[in-house]
Amino acid sequence: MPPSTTSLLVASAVLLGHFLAALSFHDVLPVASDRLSIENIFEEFVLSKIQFPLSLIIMGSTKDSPVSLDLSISCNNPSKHKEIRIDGMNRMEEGGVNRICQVKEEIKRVAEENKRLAEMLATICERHRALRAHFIDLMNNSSSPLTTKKRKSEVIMNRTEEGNHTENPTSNCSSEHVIDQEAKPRVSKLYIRADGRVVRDGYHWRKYGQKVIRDNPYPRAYFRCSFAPVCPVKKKVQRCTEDHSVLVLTYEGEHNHIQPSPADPQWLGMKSIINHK
DNA sequence: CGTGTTTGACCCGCGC
DNA sequence: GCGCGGGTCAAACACG
Repeated sequence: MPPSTTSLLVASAVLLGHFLAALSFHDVLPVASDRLSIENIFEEFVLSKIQFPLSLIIMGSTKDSPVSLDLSISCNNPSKHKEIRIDGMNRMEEGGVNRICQVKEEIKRVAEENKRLAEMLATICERHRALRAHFIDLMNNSSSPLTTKKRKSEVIMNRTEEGNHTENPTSNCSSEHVIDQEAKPRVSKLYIRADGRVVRDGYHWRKYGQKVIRDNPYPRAYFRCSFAPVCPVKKKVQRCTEDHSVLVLTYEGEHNHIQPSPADPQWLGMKSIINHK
């Protein structure tokens, strides 16, 4: 295989790898709908990443190959302009027909893999969108009995704030609505099979307490989002009494900031929302 | 030395 | 009113 072809394959593989990594880093997958399709996103990504003295031309994709890379290289220096097109007939003098066939097969294989990955991405996007819609729907229809057990001091504080907010008589309804929402932070409960592994959910937590709970040999740990007090989210972690390999995570509230780091890849596959109040 | 964890004490709601 | 149990605080401690 000619060195230039090898480098092309490596370059395309590296670019695809960076693209997938960038998608997972940003957690929220771009949705291939309306204006942007997967190949558009990939094209933009590739064009934004190319900085080395190669021009990598992405030809128009077809329906059969959503992310097809027809690669041609040209040097930036016009005086040494030399175009190497990956086309079997132009390379006959440099290698045998078999090698060219091998290269074409390799390119075909990579293109098929690209196509397969693009389809996977589209599927993931679709499932992400459906899950997100379902999640929002559950959150909107839920109420929280846990939050009825509020500390007196917090209730007093809320009432004090309410008093402060009533300075504007026209804003009474809205302020009460906000307070009512604050008094009922959204609570979600997740069961996760951890098997001793540390599974990151993408947020930074600070432990502020641990308590042995009745009828459970395993202590319950209390965490606050490290962005507190700006972020009000709390998390309780406890092992299941029946199966100690299963962690019961109780999230209270909603993050009001971006996810600081990506969640573990297995996080989405392992977690299952069993209750959302 | 800054940051995160541990852990006993304390607070508060609820049932009796 | 009292005791119990869950939740939180904060000083002490550990660690890089």
